[in-house]
Amino acid sequence: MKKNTNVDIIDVAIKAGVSPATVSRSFNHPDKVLMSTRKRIEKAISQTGYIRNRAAQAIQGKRSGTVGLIVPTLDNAIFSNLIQAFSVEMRKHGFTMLVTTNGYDLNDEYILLRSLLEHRVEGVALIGHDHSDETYNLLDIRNVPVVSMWNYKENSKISCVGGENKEAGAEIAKHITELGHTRIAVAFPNVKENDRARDRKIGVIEYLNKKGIIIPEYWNIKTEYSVSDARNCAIKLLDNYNHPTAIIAGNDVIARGMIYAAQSRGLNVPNDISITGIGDFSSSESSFPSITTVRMRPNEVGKKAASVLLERINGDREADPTRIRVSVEVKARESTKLINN
Amino acid sequence: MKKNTNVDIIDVAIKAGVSPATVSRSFNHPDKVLMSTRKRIEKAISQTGYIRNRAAQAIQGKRSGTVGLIVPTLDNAIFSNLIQAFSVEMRKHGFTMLVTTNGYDLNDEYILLRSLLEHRVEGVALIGHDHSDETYNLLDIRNVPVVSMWNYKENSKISCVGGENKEAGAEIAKHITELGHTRIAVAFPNVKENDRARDRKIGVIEYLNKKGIIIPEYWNIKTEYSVSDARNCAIKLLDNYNHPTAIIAGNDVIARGMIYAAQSRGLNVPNDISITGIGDFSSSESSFPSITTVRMRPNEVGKKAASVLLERINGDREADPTRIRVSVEVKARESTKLINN
DNA sequence: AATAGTTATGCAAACGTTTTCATTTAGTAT
DNA sequence: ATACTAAATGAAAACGTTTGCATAACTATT
Repeated sequence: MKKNTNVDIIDVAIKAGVSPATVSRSFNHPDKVLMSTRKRIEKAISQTGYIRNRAAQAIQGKRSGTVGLIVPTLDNAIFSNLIQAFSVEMRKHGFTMLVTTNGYDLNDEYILLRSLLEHRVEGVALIGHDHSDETYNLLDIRNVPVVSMWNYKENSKISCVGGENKEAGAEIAKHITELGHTRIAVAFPNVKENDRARDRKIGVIEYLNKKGIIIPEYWNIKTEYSVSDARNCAIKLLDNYNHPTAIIAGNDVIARGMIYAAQSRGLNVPNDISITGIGDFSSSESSFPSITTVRMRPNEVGKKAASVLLERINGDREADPTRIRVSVEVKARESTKLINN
Repeated sequence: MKKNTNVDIIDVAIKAGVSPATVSRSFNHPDKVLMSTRKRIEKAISQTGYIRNRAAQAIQGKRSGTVGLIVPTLDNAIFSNLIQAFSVEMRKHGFTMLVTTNGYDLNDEYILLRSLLEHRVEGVALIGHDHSDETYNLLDIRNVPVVSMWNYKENSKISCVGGENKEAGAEIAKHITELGHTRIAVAFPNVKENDRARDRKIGVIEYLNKKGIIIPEYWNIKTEYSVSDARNCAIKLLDNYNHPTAIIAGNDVIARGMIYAAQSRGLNVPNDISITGIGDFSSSESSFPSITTVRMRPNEVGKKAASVLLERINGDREADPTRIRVSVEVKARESTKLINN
């Protein structure tokens, strides 16, 4: 077959017996084209196999039909619910997503943002509020519609949708102390360039301090966002004869790995040790034991972030940032219980 | 600040004291521009804040700097390793990825493909070989560089990189029977429009039949690709007094859910029941018990698929499909053991 | 010193749309 | 029938690049 791809709007116009302008209008302002004409055009389109050229549309400077998304990684469960929800919602409104990953590196993020702008995305979604000055500056100068997902911040420079991660940390710490635990370890990733983790950790630590609980340095675990690394870290912790009665993990993936570690050492979770996550990822409810965690409502965040971005794409870009706070809520499940003494 | 975004290649050219053609060349054929001129141009670029317009480049019909990816879902672990590896590799070569999800719906996939082509992606990556005739047809007519990931097929219409899923199924069935199991349940998702699952299941069933083992209908479980649904299905199965000694699950996510179900019913995996997955997702090795599964090497597949696609983008599109078979291999871990009698 | 190559750059014509403005056609009120 | 309005369409000028061809400035060759 191998027909050439060169059919353009003019060919369609000729075939339909109208001008190119009318074909264009039938895509972009169908209400301005007579129904009968539209039908003829559609027929011509399918006869010729025409596929419109968005690049030629984008060059007009108005619409490209794309939005950009920059996330730290696609490689684990952290963002998958969120991205899926965001993506579905954007697509409903005719946008295609340019997705890039920065590996938690903010310089890289700036490069990625530039490349998204080269493609003239109509808007950009980012994770959290830790971004380089260059990034913020570029967004500002070019007046890019933008939304930050996953962390609410009262005085954020840009629009955001998310839960308050500090509150999430405090809430889960509250839950654990209310269960009577005082010998508590915390397990977080590197919080540099990661405001979500940082805020959570601060929330936890501050709350515990307020209650007179100080985390000794050897119970302050640093781990990657991966089941395997979390498990290894927890093994080290548990093999110490003097282990805590509870571990507060920075997210559900870490909690999961630590539960596996406990189980592999013959400990019962929660009877021997309570372990909590943050985030409430989709499998946390169904695992065994199910994980006590903090709901961050990734689906809701993704969907609402899409709406916020769409508003800013379609409307008043000059408006003050829109900030939507999604409530966080401890989900007490099987992985925690009252301390036994 | 709010400077306007209107700086174009001509402004840069003027500032650098050269023609627009030279600026363009300094991007696309830097070797054709004198080093000193290039320096001046770079200076002009950073002074003006110019960001090149890929849409205007794409309109020339040559390069858009994008590739499209269509996956069933982003929502769980199945494809995350794969996509991450693919994405990193494409980016190394200067491509940005347009990502879309079809929710395992092949009609939807066709629509998505059209929209990717509207954006004039230079190549497309798909999952597996189940695609509608329309999809195959469109790829053919427009001569789109394309690669299919995740399932090797000897006579595939399009280039592919992946393991043989049927072999994977047979291998894991072999492993289970060699451990002495005969009372075996299988748990697979809907295999319609999903050749990976279908091939795996066929591999399992055929192997078992060859060994004289027939799966009764009530041990032929249909489940979604989710931990929670798998768990529910397994609970139903196990609550039946007459339960199997082994479950072969369609992938690691399903296996995971089923292990949780067993554990929640007080069964020990593998002492009371063996459970296997397929895929070897990143957390399967670290979970407790670690999952006996079949390595499908998602990172390798993603990376190689990117290479194949790049070749086809840069070179001879007319060549026969390139097919790369990635070896599959049973990873025996803690979730299976010899049957005890 | 004249000629043929090379290399760096400029000129100007595409690329495939969208949109403003003008024109035609149809419809309505007088 | 006439004038006026509204709706549908067309003509043509953008939009911001890339690239083939032409030119100019050097280098090397004889």
